[in-house]
Amino acid sequence: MHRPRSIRLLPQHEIDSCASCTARGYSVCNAIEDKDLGRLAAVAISREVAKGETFIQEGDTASDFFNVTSGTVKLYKLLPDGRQQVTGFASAGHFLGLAVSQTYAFSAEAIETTQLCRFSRPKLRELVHDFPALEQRLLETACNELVAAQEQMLLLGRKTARERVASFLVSRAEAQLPCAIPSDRIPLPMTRSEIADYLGLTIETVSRTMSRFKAENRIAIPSNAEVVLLDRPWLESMATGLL
Amino acid sequence: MHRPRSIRLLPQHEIDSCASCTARGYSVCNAIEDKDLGRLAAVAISREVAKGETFIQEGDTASDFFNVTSGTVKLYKLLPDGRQQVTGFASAGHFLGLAVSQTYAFSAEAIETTQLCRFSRPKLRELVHDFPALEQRLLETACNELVAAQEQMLLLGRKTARERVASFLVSRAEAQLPCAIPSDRIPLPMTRSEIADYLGLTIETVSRTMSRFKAENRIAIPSNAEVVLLDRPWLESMATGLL
DNA sequence: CGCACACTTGAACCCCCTCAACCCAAGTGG
DNA sequence: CCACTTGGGTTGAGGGGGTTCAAGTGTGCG
Repeated sequence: MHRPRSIRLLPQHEIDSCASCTARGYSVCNAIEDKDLGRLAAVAISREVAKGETFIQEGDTASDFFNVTSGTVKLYKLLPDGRQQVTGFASAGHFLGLAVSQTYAFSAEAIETTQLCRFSRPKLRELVHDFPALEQRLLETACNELVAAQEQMLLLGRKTARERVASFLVSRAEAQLPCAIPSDRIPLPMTRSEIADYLGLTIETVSRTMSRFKAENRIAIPSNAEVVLLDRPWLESMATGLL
Repeated sequence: MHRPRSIRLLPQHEIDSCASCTARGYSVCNAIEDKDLGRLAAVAISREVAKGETFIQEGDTASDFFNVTSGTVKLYKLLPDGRQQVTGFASAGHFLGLAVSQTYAFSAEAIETTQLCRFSRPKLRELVHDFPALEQRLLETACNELVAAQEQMLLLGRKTARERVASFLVSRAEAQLPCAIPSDRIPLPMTRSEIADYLGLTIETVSRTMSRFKAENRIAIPSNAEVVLLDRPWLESMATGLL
């Protein structure tokens, strides 16, 4: 006996996943108008990845692009002996996989339960072809990432440990703008080790530096996963190397 | 008395600057077909900048984009106290100024006599609008720069001084592919100080490390502006952290 | 020639890393 | 309920890679 087609249960992404996506407002997808969202939803495949799962492996053939819709992802590169450099953290709205090359140039791992939207390269290429505004948004995204990368190079090449940690805290505070009321209480979903690998330091130095900021009453640490900025102006001065 | 119009001397860029441009082959301009080169030449303004001249200043309003047609420029960021991080060196074919923001996020200085092509932002926007292939090339360029930036973050955050210098030498050797026969004799138009600011080291460390490579017979240094790679495989292993 | 500038080399120091112990909260299972 | 484990974080002591400071060596150019 057949179930009538009209009430067949479709996977959620085939119904309205893009129209109801909470990340659409600040992701590249906002380049596509409401009336065309069906086209987008048709090629986007939603997927949940668990904390700790690596869903992009440096060197693998780059078959897909991803858009983070919730959760947080760390992007990183490895040296053969295991040294790790985190190149960035991506949260809701971030687009991953920008690359011309046939293989991924970095790895990506969810650091908490994360929702992703997956696009196959050929499908996205079609989409870009049909919606030039999308290509423009991708270019914008790439430019912004480039600017952030240059800022991070300055940090890694020329800043002291204290300046690095201060820069990190301030940038985290700025990063959580789009969603809520800008607050000085900022969540840190990543571990100290991941912060260290992002800042080119060791766990111990990150820990010591944060402890010292706390002793100096610049920050409070209500839990390991949260920091409160008590003296934002001072932290900003420290971050820019003025102290 | 009027000079007849037919033999009026036009600035060179109004005649055939783009068609005769030696850098066109490997720059974003190759996205534009020969028949449309007139459009390109009409908005491109050629300009020579002297060694030491800064033609892009971080923080200034971003009015123009540039294409390097010959020579070399260094791209860098500064901290208020003068600490400098060189984010890259751009030679013939490189496109500069990719950014969405209203202001430049970095400075650019010619490190030798350099020829540039200047495009005003509105003019380039027109061009991009009329030639979608150009936007695609710009996106490609941005992606490639992003990959390079991530590689540099790995270097700055996690590599030792020896690994950094070896990485630099190897990447310099790879960078000079498009023009000539790939050689192990590579030119270094930049000073030790600029290399140091690129690698997140001091002049002294760069100098010592190169001297040691020389003493170990991995390289030769015929002049301050040239290096010969004597043991490329070893340098590549060192660069990737295998030694 | 002699000055300027870039580079090299040496010696002492220091910031951050390494190594190691310890703390603490959240399981887990008897 | 408590002993034990496990994973992340903190703190301390000591060491080392790279910096700082300083002097010396080319080398091009007026």
